[in-house]
Amino acid sequence: MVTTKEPVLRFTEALVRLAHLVQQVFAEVSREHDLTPQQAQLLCLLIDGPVGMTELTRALHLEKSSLTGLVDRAEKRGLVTRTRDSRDRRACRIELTPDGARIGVLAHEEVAQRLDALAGELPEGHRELLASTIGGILTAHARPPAPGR
Amino acid sequence: MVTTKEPVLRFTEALVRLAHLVQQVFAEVSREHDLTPQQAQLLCLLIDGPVGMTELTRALHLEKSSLTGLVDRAEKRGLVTRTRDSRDRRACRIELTPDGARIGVLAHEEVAQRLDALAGELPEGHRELLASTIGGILTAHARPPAPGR
DNA sequence: CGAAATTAGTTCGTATTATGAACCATTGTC
DNA sequence: GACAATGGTTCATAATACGAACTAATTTCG
Repeated sequence: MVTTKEPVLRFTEALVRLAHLVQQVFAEVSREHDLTPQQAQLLCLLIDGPVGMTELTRALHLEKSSLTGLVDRAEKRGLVTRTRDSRDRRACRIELTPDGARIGVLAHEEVAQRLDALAGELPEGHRELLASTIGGILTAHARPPAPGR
Repeated sequence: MVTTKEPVLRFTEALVRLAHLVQQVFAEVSREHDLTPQQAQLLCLLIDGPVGMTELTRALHLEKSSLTGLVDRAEKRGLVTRTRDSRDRRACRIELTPDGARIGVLAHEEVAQRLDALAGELPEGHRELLASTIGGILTAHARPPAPGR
C-alpha cells in the first residue's frame, strides 16, 4: 500500500523550482528594460535611498570586488552615482540617478505584478499563508543558532 | 489578538527573498564540492539519466550556445560525457560520469537536506501546504493562456 | 601622541556565464 | 532531389564573480 502516485512534488523540489521561476520573471523584466538581472536587482535595492557598498555586498551576497564592477557598469550607464560619505571619507553611498530611479521603480513594479499574477490562481487565503510561511523560513534562517539575543 | 509584529512581508517580497535564499543554499553546497552553481544544477538534472542538449536548454532556460559552453567545461572536468544519439546522428545525450554522478547525488542530497532544515521550524503541516501551493503556482505558469487543450 | 590593526573600496588577473549571429550536419517534407 | 527544419557548435563580445594585493581613512590602544 505504498503511495506511489508520484504526488505532491517533494518539498525541496518545489522550493528549487519556485526559485527558478522567480529568477525567470526577474530576467524577463530586466531584459525588457535592457538591464541585466544583476543591475535590475541593484536598482531595486536602491529605491528606498542610497546605500553603502558594504551593506550592498551583504544584501546581494557578493564580494567587494564583484560589487565594484557591478556598480561601475551601472554608473557608466548613468543609472547610479557614487557620492562620497561626508562622515567617513573612505566610504561612499550608491544613489540612483533620476533615470535609474525611473527604471528601477518600473522594473520593481513589473516583477511584483507578474508574481502576483502567478499567485492569482491560488485558492483564497493561500497567498497570505504562503507569504507568512516564507516569512517564517526567512527569519529562521536570518539567525541560525542564536540562543541569546 | 493580531500578531502585528511586522507587516507580514508583502507577497512578492517574500517570493523574491525566498528565491534568493534557495540560490544561496545552492551556491554554498556547490562551492563545497568545488563546482559552480550552474555545474551543480546540470549534474542534478542528469541524475535520472542522460538528457539531450535541447531538452537541457529548456530545463535550464539557457540558449544553445550557452549550454554548449557549460557542458564543455563540465566535460573537461570529467563530470559528464557526450554520447552521440544512435537514432538521430545530429543529437547527443549528456550523461554523468561515475565521478559526476557521485558528486551530483551528493550535492543534490545536501541541498535537499538544508532546505528541509530551513523548513524544520515550520508549524505542523505547513510544509506540505507550502509544497502544494507552490505546485499550484508552477503548473499555473507552465501553461499561461491556454484555453483550448 | 603615534604605531598597529581595522575597515571601506578599488585594481588586477582569471575563470565562468550568457548571448546572438553565423555555421555545419542530419532529418524531414514535398 | 531540392528545401526547410532541427540539433549542436563556433566565434566574438559583454557581464559576472572571485581572490589577492593594494590604497586610504578610521579606530584602537600602548
